Amino acid sequence: MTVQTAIRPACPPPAALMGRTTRLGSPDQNEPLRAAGSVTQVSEGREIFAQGADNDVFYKVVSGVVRTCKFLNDGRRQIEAFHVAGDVFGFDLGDERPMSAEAVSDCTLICYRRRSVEALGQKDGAVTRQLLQYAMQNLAQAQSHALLLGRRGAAEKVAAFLLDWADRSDQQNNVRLAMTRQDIADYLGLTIESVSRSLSQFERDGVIALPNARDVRIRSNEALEDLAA
Amino acid sequence: MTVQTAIRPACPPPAALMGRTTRLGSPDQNEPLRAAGSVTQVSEGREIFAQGADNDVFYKVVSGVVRTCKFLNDGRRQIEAFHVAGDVFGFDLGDERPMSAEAVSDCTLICYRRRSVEALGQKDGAVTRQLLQYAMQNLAQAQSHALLLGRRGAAEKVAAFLLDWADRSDQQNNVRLAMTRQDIADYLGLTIESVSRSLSQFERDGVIALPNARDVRIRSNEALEDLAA
DNA sequence: CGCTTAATTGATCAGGGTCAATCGTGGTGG
DNA sequence: CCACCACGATTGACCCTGATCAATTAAGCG
Repeated sequence: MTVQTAIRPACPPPAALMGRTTRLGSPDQNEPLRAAGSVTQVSEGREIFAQGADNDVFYKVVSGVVRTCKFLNDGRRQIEAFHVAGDVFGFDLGDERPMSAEAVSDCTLICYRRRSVEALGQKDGAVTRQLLQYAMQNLAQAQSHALLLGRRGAAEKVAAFLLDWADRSDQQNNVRLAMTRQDIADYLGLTIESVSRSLSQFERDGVIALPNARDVRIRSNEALEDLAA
Repeated sequence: MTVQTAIRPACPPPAALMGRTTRLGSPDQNEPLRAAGSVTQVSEGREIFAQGADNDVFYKVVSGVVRTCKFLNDGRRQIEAFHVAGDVFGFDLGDERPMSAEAVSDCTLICYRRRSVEALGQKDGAVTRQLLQYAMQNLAQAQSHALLLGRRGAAEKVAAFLLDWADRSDQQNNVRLAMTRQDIADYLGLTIESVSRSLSQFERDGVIALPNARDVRIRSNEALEDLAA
């Protein structure tokens, strides 16, 4: 693992950043994993772990964006997911990493040793329930991703991607894209050219504005939702 | 998985997913959920639950094959997964079903009330760990499905599909397909015609034999793996 | 033995990929 | 300070894979 494990201070508590639903899990204040992790900084573009590597830790994002991806023999890349603050990633079955993870932007992460957490889970049921919660969030995300990849045209994919990202953004219609066109393409199963063309088309149609390559202003949420079909 | 494998003691979960570890889960013999479920029969083609319906139970497959799928407004269908003996499905977050489930063949299922199982999990940590295990198996499956959908050509998809099913089959190179071409197409994000053409091509190339539409004999596993890239 | 539905095969079309040229922007060093 | 460079993004021209449309064959089943 090529991560520069940095400081381990008294921990800036990542309390504010715990995901969405908490049906099966427990509320933030007694986040069951709180004690077990160590904080790590990873700078943009750095690999967090590699496909095939030893699968002994997992992570939670405090800030920044992480991509998890798989590679085929010939180098083709499929990005499985982008992970933002509150998401857990790298939590997989098996002894080997089924995919790799890289920092899309500078990131602050909390790193958990799998064995420690499992041991903890033996004593405290809330830990396991929390893990289950995370696993199921990832599952739901993976499933809607599959829907996106399977049966949608290029424009639909890009529109859906923008809407998805707008949801996660503070300002619902001023989306800042942390990732490159190549990342978007590899997430959507397209080429950079197709992504670019779709975006340009949306702009020509007045659905969005592109002040620069990394920022998207959504002019008509409605139109975008129609495009996402 | 042959369609009516009524007999199949201890229902071993699919090798591809269970493969290595059982680190978080517990072995079958002390299956923690055993007591909590009720047995159900569903005949071929019947709906098990519908997208949008109330999400209060989940299922485990004893025998037969189940498909879970999502529909878009315009009727396009994406099959998320096929579930065979040992798989758990319908175990999702939220109050509404994010997808529907139907019996691909006559099925025997065990039905679990979600609330009961959660209550059980409060007392018995092994139950939650088992659920986590199932969620993560589904996650792994969804992720490799996304890889398949995103960055592979038609022939690659079909080849990978066959190999996947050969894995789950008793006789590794006499695969009986429980599902129609339409099902395969909707799983792979293709049309029936493309699926059919790929299969015919494989047969012409001597990679497989097609004694009838539902049976595939794999002549060269190696060649098929090459095709799956 | 027809009737119905699934599957195969063929001909054509179009969406998105590929290849290539250009633009834009941000960083670096003269 | 700005000229230059490097890299990402955009745009255009063309091509190819897989979708679409249509006809035929095969397989169940009453």
